[in-house]
Amino acid sequence: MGRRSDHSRAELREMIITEGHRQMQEVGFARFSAREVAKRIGYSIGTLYNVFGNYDGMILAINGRTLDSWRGFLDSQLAKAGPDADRLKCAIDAYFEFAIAHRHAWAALYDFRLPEEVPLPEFYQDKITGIMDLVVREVALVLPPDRQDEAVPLARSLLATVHGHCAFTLNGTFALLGETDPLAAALQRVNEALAR
Amino acid sequence: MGRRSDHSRAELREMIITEGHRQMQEVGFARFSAREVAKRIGYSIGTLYNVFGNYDGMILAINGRTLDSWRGFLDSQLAKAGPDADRLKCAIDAYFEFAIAHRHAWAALYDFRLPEEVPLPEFYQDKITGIMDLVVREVALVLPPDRQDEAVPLARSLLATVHGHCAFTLNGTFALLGETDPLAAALQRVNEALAR
DNA sequence: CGATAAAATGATCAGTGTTCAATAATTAAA
DNA sequence: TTTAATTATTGAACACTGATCATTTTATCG
Repeated sequence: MGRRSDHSRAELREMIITEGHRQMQEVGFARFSAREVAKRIGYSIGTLYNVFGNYDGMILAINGRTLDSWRGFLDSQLAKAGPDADRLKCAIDAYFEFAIAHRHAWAALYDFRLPEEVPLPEFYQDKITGIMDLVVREVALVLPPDRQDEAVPLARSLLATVHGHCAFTLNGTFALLGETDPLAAALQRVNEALAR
Repeated sequence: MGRRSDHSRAELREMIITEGHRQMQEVGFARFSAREVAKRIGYSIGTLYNVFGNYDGMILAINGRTLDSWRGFLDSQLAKAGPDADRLKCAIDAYFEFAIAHRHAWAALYDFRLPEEVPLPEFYQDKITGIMDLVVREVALVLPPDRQDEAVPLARSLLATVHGHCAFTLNGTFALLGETDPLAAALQRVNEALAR
């Protein structure tokens, strides 16, 4: 067949990402199947490769969608909290809440890695640095004037700290070790770094 | 065939784990192949399944070997440091050093997950809690007498903190964000929590 | 209506984990 | 020693996977 009037190229791309993202969330990266996605949207496997070039490109697009969704949730929760709330606590809550609610899609962000010699595409880098910028902004808001220069390195480190707690929550390590309130632990570590 | 005089069951098990661990370190979890392991030790694929029951059992045995090796390295580095050194810094250094030197095997510890309803086998749980106990001991050594009750929850949280920094180092997130000394950042977070 | 370009296909290939009847080697019994 | 029972090992077969690309279909345009 050729161009199908029912779907433009952009629409098709969108369909694949949407269904792929759904699949990723349902079965996780290990059981994800491009063929299954193709079947569900009514296209052949070859078409997915025409659109994304290769498997990695498709996964990056799907994981990019997860990043967008995560970023959107963080933004909305911060907006809801307003300027006088404990915004960092709010951000950490949102971080955990999203990861738990979308555990498979969230885990896929880390389960999938490009070959070592292949750099992350710019569009994907931008999504990550975008989330980073958000954290930097919130950290700067909490830091006293004489420590503003710490904002960037501190934000990086606190992101890693929260990530570590979130990862141990989702992969069962904390459950095994008897930790029942990982969110509180993460928040404590963050506040210690800010108080110093 | 039947029992082969050249290898006892235990020796065969050992061969599979050793070669599997080597493979895991060389190509990583995503490209790991049980067939390839079988080929390299000169047994058929079926034999691996006879020994380990299923794929997951084999991976757990291999990852268990990684945990043993990691634990051994931590122990030896702490022993080398002696009682008067900054033992927690030493432990964190060793944590990073091992993960970097064995990035693929280390990553496989987290890339592989059992089905959600399947609990971790006891032998594997013990290896993890063993590492945890080590950290608790070191944390307790640094904590003042009036804070000894914090040792366990703090050790859990600091383990997660270091893990987060280590994960961001190995998956490229820190590089993308411009962090050039993740180890120092992790150490700083840990020291803040201990100083409070 | 052609002719041209674009889009979509799916058989094909090489690989994976998994199963299990068949077979071979060892050991135990007669 | 010969036979029976047990144990270890095999590898073809199955149902999948990502990947390729010659072929076919559709749309567009002169």
